[in-house]
Amino acid sequence: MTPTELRVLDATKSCCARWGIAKVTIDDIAAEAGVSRATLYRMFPGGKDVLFDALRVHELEEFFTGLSAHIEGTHELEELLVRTVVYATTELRADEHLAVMLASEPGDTLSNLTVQGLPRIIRMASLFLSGKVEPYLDRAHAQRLVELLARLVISYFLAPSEHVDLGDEASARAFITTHVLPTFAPPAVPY
Amino acid sequence: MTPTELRVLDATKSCCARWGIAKVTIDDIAAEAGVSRATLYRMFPGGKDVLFDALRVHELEEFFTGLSAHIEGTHELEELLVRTVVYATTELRADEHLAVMLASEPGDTLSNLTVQGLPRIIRMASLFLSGKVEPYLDRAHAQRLVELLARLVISYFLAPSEHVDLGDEASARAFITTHVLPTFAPPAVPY
DNA sequence: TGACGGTGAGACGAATAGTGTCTTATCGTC
DNA sequence: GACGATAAGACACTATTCGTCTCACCGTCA
Repeated sequence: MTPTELRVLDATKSCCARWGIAKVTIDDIAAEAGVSRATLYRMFPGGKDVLFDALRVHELEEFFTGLSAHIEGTHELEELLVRTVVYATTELRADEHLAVMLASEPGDTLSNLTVQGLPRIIRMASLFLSGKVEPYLDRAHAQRLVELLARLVISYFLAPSEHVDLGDEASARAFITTHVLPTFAPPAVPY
Repeated sequence: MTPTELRVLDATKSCCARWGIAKVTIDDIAAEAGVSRATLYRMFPGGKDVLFDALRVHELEEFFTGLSAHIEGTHELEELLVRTVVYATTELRADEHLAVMLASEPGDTLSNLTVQGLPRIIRMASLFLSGKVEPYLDRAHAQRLVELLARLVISYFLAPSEHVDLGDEASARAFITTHVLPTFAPPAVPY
């Protein structure tokens, strides 16, 4: 990821926030990034689609990198899961860009969080988190658990519940110990 | 001003706020207003330019109507001027639409407040306010005073001063009694 | 020095979107 | 039933955007 590529992705993000996906043009982004159109096409051959895809991947990577750092040094499965969902929920709620997009283009944005985008999100979550969970569960269960958490976090973010607030540590802990951990029958200690 | 015309102007305003003047299309506005393109062209023949012009005129009218109501029943020139500049400054600062436009398209927006638009603003101010000032000054002086106030309010709005805050009554009063009223040598009582 | 990769500027044709005008059909009102 | 106002959308025209291309420029490194 060269500095120029980063500038382009940043420009893409802020142009989207200002005008919405439907109204941005490649020229807008190139101008915002202070880069020529030729350079942009050279970096992201395929135009808007590829560019937006790259942006989504990049944001997911950033997100999970932050998450990884945040759960560093956790030595208990419950604690790991609680921190994960609280962090993820908090970050989602604090993401201004996401909020703007949800407000101005709910269709596309929701699609990227559900039908279209969820598989990718789960893949990325698996990639970043399965390793953290595997000290406590075998690989197959670890991946299922990570997938389940990803689905739950997104669902509760998109449609908050009266009963559960995954942004709140106590609530998240209660939810996880009641509805998540038991079904994965974790051994009492890491193996 | 029919209800449909009002809907169209409202739609124009909110589309502008969302996408900026450069990105809105006639179709966007028609869709937002729930009106067909044909209707829109019938009401505002000339397209975008005419439409935006009509919007500006309409907003100015609303503004000065509010201002007129706000200074109703004032029986002293100083009081009249103070209320006027404070109200005008407050409204300008509170105008979200204006703030968005200033942020996203400073060029066009500034032009509408200065080189392009100021003459119109002064004309409207004259139309609405000269009558209010004429009990205290002859017509020629009344118009000059209104023009001066309009210029000052806009200037201090666009580029706030450390020394004067026309949104603050005390500061506005001090400014007016010191720098405005004396040069118009008003008679002590209405004539 | 000269080759080289990365870049900006901008030309180009094709595709797409937006404009402004029209016609037609459908309303509700008188 | 005539009327005015409107929605829907066809139409030709224009402007914008796209994706690709070439060319000149600028550092870097051999």
